[in-house]
Amino acid sequence: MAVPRQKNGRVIIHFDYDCFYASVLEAENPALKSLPLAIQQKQIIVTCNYEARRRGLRKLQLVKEAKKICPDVVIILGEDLTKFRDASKSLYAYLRGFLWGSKIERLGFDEVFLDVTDMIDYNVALLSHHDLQHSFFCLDREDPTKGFEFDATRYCGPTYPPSPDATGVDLSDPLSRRLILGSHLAFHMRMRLDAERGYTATVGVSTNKLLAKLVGSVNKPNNQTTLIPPYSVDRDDEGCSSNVTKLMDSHELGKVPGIGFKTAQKLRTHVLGREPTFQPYVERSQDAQVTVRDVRQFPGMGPAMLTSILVGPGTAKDIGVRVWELLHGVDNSEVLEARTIPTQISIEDSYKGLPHNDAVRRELCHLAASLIRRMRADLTKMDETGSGRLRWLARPRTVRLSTRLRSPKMPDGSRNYSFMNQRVSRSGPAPSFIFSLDDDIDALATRLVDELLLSMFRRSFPARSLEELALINVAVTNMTDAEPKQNRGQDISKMFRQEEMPSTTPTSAVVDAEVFWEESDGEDGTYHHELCPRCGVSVPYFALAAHAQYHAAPD
DNA sequence: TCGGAGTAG
DNA sequence: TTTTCTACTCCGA
Repeated sequence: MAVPRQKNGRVIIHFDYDCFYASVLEAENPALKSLPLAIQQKQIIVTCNYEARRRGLRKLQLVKEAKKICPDVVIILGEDLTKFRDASKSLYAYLRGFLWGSKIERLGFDEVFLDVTDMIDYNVALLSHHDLQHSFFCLDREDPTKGFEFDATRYCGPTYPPSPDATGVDLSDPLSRRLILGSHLAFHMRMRLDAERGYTATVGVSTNKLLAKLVGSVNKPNNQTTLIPPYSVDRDDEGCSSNVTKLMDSHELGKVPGIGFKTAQKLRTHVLGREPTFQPYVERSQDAQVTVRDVRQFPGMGPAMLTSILVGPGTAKDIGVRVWELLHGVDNSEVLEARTIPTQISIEDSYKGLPHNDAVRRELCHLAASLIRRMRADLTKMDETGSGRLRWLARPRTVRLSTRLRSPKMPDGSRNYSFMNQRVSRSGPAPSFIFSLDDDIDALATRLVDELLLSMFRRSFPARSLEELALINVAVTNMTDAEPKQNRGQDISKMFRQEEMPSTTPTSAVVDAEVFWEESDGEDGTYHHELCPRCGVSVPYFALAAHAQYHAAPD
């Protein structure tokens, strides 16, 4: 029953740009702002602006239906992701400009995590305790005039749980003070992002990535939420005081970042004692709503039981401990520094079958050309010598091709879900000619198809009717430094991951009932425990509330 | 190194 | 109504 202690030493801000694709198009063409706007990929509306949502449109809706619901919707094709990728990088650079360090991480195109701990620490030290209401947040250590005024006696923006007034804020609590500053910094950045770049965002403020992300979505769009203390369970408290527990417990299992569909289904099955009727994308499918609380409080639940439920071929070794941590809102993962070079680049397209081999070859050429274009865009830069020529920053060692079959039709005409995600891939060494910067892209693509991709396709799609082909993906992976010079971004992030290991390695086997409360402060992966007076079990401090409720619950 | 599985937006 | 176009991590062989 052991989980690493929740560390509350950091302040993490999570940014989630509101309906990102739509905002990119609106920034490009402001006339779209007042219209219902939807972005289409194939037959699907992948996202839409809030005007469209007001009129009943949803994400991931069929284009047909969307037009029926809102006939005057403006639909823009969004299959080419270039402008979204560029906008995402530009906003990332903008937000990075606020930071003193470089602990800022992108998640997909529209989310960013920031570790602002050093800015907060600096400004907490600057606080004048005689006049907290007229405080100054310094944004630049070099220039003390750069910053903004704020009221350090209250949170900026909504909190979770909502606080009716500011009188309840404990200003002597260090965590409260840091989060108050965090909330003001988040607000300042949101306002500047809107004013200077025209993007609104939904923002969360807490002490780790998981919590910041989860709490942010409490108030959206164009707003922010701070998860306020208490974070840990007071030992003398009968138990219901942790706002972390309260936040986690209120969520359906699958809503927890890190718990995906497969994991959630296995847990639902265990908790319900039967196959769940849970269907994704069917809101409130009444009986199969299993919450974090349901799992956490299930008799005997702990890392060991989670491991036994979740293990299978290919599952991570520490899955039980990891999920147990997630259920308690514990997440010690670092905000990673930006990678300068992606670990892989892939291009794919989906099909409803292809008519003949020539069509396959044509599609492969098209994909290969896009891939080489992306390689040139993302893996090269201008030579500093002023020759005006491009040079490779990194070269992939491997080329991979994946295919997916159409899922078989069920008798009722629907498709079998469990079949869906199956991809088959073949990979091999990347031929060096793809790095030629002088040759025409289409010529290189054709050569790549004829010398490599077609044979890979045949091996990954053996003796199959082309009617069943649903998808082709072509990727390059295994990036190596092209120059003897070092590749900083990648190396540093690798070092980070290794340094993190010790804090995540303790497993249920390593940490047992011997570890008690007086032994350690939990800085090095050991945990506070209490002996339960009722049953004598050693309970980690953060689980005291849950444990008390376990005893209180009727059998 | 390869191929698969799971998670993320 | 699991559909789009990706990108990352982890595992076993």
